[in-house]
Amino acid sequence: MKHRPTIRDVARKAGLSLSTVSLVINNRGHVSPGTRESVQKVVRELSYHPTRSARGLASKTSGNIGFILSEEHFSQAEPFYTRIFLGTEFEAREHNYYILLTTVGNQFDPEVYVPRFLLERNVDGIIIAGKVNEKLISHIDSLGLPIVLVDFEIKRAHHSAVLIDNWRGATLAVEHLLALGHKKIAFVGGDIRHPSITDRYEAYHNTLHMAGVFLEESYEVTDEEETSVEGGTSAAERLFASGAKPTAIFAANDAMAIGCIRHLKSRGLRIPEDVAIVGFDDIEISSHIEPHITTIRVLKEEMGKIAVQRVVDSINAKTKIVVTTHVPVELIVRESTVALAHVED
Amino acid sequence: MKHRPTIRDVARKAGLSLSTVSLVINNRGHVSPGTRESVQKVVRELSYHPTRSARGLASKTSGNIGFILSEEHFSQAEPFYTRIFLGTEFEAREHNYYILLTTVGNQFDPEVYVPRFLLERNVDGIIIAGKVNEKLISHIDSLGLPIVLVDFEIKRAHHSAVLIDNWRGATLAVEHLLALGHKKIAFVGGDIRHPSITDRYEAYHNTLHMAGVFLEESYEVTDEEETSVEGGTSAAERLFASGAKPTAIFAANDAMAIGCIRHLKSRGLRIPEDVAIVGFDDIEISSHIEPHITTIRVLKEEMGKIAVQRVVDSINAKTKIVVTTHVPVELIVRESTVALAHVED
DNA sequence: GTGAAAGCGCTAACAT
DNA sequence: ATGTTAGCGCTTTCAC
Repeated sequence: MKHRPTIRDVARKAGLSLSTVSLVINNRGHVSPGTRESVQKVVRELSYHPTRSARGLASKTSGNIGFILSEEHFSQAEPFYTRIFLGTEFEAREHNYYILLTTVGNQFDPEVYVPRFLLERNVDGIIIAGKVNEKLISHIDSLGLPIVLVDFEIKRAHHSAVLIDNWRGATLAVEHLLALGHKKIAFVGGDIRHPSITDRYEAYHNTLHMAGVFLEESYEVTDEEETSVEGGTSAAERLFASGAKPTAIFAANDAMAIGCIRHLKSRGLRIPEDVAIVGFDDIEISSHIEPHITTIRVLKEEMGKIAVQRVVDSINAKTKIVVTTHVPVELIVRESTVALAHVED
Repeated sequence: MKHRPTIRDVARKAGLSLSTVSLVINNRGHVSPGTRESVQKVVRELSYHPTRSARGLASKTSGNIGFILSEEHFSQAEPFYTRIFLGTEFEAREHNYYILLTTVGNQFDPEVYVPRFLLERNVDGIIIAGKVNEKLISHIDSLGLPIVLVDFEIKRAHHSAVLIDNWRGATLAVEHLLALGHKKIAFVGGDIRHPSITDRYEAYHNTLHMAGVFLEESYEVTDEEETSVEGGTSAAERLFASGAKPTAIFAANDAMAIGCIRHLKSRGLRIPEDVAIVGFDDIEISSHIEPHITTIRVLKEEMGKIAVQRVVDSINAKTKIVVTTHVPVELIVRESTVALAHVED
């Protein structure tokens, strides 16, 4: 293991100064083509590569992007945010960044705990996926780091965000059910403070009203703790216990849809004949479960990619512009929905 | 955004030298308890935190662990290796490391492409998941970096490895089928050069022989290109085309098992009544698909965790010890296997 | 047990 | 367009 060449070695061998070599390597400044060439030649000959730490120390950049996820989302290894994360990994490489992942609890107190990469000045920008404590966001903001939110937004503060077109997705879902003749369409949701869930719920409501359908409150379950499979099971149970007789259910996400299916099956109800179900997210399992779930496809990897592009843009930009991107959604019709057999109004 | 305190500020305020402060921070050397205390007090008061780049430059460490995955595994976002990766992320945080992910193609030529974190001296150790080009491994080895292989091993070279107990897993699977009365147990696999697949195949073979069951070659499909769902479909097709009449199939992994199920269904065969199926890996979908698949559970997150522990041990160790860990497996009986109805020998 | 001094390898003004 | 000069903030001998 002999000594790795340093920029010094390159400069010496090329008969130039350190700064000129640095300029060439970083593709900056006005260097004459000839000089550039000869530096590149020496770089190749010595197979020189700059050391990240040294660059970092001198330039106060790390070459890393921090990815922050709530503990719950991570420990559940939830397929939704995992996909977004993998999307960022993919795109980061294109921009010569690495992603540093960390999780945070619901509480945030800078006195108690701050993500290590923030303390160590080890990231140049931050991507936050899903709902996190707003104090954390403003803390990062005060550090002067570019922030991009994914599947989350804050009304008051202005931050770049990559969002799902939840309104359109939910509208598509409900219109699909309406078109199949359903009227008694229940909504099943939870974690209603999450902007995505709120939007889905409101669009559901709005679409029904626009179609002249007005249902009792018992057709809406919005207060589940978690938008998980268990939450879905529990919500479906309460739905029927409340006396509602839906012919279709729009679930806030696929996990809850799966929970609903589980409960309905246990009740002896057939899907979609007795109750049709539409989910949201199009997580992988949805196309494997029985019946395959009709859902709204969300381009999760794509969201991660866009987030990286935004944060890289912000890092390179001098002025901080806020960009909000709504990623399109698509209705995927599978087996869990079918036309209403007989109108039973 | 005022100036962040440096180690200099701490030293000054504590009335000590830089080196003493450094020793305290790194919990090294013989520092008197009193001195230690007072440094820690000042550190707290200034809320000082060392900068990663500066440490890196001075100490030639990065605080990162590289995770290398083959492109195929990553782009398929294969749930198996993704889980292992998430396991490493989890454990890395415990040890104050970050994981840097990269993918590599099947070919490796150091002249053409070397993972960037290697060139930039941006990792202190490497975890390699799944099969990769051996030249890459020896290249990393020549860099003097600790290596831990996960779900892969090289007979010749000695490297620490975290392996699945494939032999035991496959034995459990086949014994389960034998116990249910099956004798015509087919094997469906691919990518047979992968040590894990080889082991599973050999254990299958061995278990049958030990039980006095000898089948024609047509009961074995080992030459599929990929151990994917598609590979499974294709393998099942060829299995039946070859004239084999299995009452049970042991698939090299769950993905292939799913492919088999798909093909058998399309043939009008019922599972498990007509053909029983056992998979391997216990990926998430396996418990959602119809029928829920009987499989061998592999602790994927656990494998990632152990890999991080090993690599961290290696980083801290002066002498390089090679440790091979076989992670235990477990038979998970679900719906895809059932006792053979009538013996049809 | 503590301090002084010398870098680690690079970038970034500022000159020229 | 290229060179000179300072560091960036930390660790690490080596004295004392």
